[in-house]
Amino acid sequence: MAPRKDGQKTRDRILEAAVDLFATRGFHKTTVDEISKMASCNIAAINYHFGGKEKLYVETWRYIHDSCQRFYQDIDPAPALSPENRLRAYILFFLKILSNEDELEKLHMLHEREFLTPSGLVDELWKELREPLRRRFQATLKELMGEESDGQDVTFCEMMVVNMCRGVLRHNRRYDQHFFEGLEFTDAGLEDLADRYLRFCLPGIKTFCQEKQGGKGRTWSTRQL
Amino acid sequence: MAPRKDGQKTRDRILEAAVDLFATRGFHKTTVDEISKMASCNIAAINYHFGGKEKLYVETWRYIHDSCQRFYQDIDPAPALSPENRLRAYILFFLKILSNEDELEKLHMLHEREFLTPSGLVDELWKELREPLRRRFQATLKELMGEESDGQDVTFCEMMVVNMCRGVLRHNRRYDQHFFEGLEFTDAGLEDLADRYLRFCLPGIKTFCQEKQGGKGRTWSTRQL
DNA sequence: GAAAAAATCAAATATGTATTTGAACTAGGA
DNA sequence: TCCTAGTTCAAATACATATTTGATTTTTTC
Repeated sequence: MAPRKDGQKTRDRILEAAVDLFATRGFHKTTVDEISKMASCNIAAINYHFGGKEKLYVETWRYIHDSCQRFYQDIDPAPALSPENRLRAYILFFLKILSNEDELEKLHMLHEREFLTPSGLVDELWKELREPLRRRFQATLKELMGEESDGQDVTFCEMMVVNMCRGVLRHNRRYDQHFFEGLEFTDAGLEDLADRYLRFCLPGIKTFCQEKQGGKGRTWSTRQL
Repeated sequence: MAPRKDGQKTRDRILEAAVDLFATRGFHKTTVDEISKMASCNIAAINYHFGGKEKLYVETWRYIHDSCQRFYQDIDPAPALSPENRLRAYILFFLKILSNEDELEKLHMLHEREFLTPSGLVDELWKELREPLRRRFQATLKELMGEESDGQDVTFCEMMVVNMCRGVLRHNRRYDQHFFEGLEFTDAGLEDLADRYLRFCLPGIKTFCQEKQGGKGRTWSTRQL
């Protein structure tokens, strides 16, 4: 006898609710009761389908991971673009991830929480999702910085750009409102914001460029008074 | 009759333990039982001295706030320094905050958690601690960018620098290890790291400088293919 | 050194929340 | 139609953990 179909539906409703609540409240602050209410089902259904809160959490990650995959695959700026413009495309993508698209934002909220309170259950999943994009992004940076550029420098710049963008998530979710209260993101729009980001980070990246500058490529000597 | 003196000691031991555990595990994942064990006292002592877990949390903030105040006041680069070097001094301070000094790191761990899961109980405290430093940092940026520079641009650059530095906390606490695995911080030391940071962000800041560039100060036109 | 106040403690209680149970219901297949 | 496995449900249970209690110990002051 084939399995009934209605089970899958509540299973999905539970996952949707779980993504939402785990992302906004965190694992510990979310109760299975809340999840069941939001999914309009009985508490027992959660244990029936997933076998417990922790297992639901892992499934939640797998679920959002799968539904976000296409976004990560789609971003691939035309190779014809200059590396500067490809960098811009990546920045725009990061900004969109962190402030726009609903699913993606939740994925990254979950990820921020994992950073702060690692469960250790989802490391592989995250790496798997992120690694291909990372490789492509690094390749663009390398092109920008010259083929002989140091791997450490590339990773350093990668980290700088990613961390710059991560701040947007904070701001967008109003956690930084009292801190950066003078700044408005919404009006300018993400395209303009990406320009600002590019404008800010591109010159810095260029200072690590090996082909244009001899020696250590240092433009400002900063240690002496 | 004067109050006994031993009470203050256990009170302090409890606060020390609470700072540690709240910072590393978060509010919900920390149990009062753990705190009492770490402070070598009875659970009841916590309620006796603080009146509950939540109130202890607020007191914890007040406690670490007070003990960190001197660090925030001490950082004030000599006005004789060039603005570039004062910027560097601030960056170095941020990096130290986020990776070195024990108390400061914990303060910022608590703060990161507040961003992600705001309790709303400590906003004022945080602002009070941070605001004077922020003002001085912004003044330095403004000097670097020219007196007529736009306030939004200054805040934008402030945000970029602060977010760049925040990443160090992540890396230092091994949350980003799998992500930025090629990068080594320890060997170079924080002084060298500050140089790298300065090298990365200074050129970007300069592009927002109003006195040297007319119009919108845009160096790269990035929108067209 | 005795009384009073303060602080500590082990155990009991209260509470919130995850999980299990067993009965009731529902969708497919004979 | 009736059977069966899959699914849902309300209620019961189990468990972790915050808080209270009342007795006990320690410190301070006279």
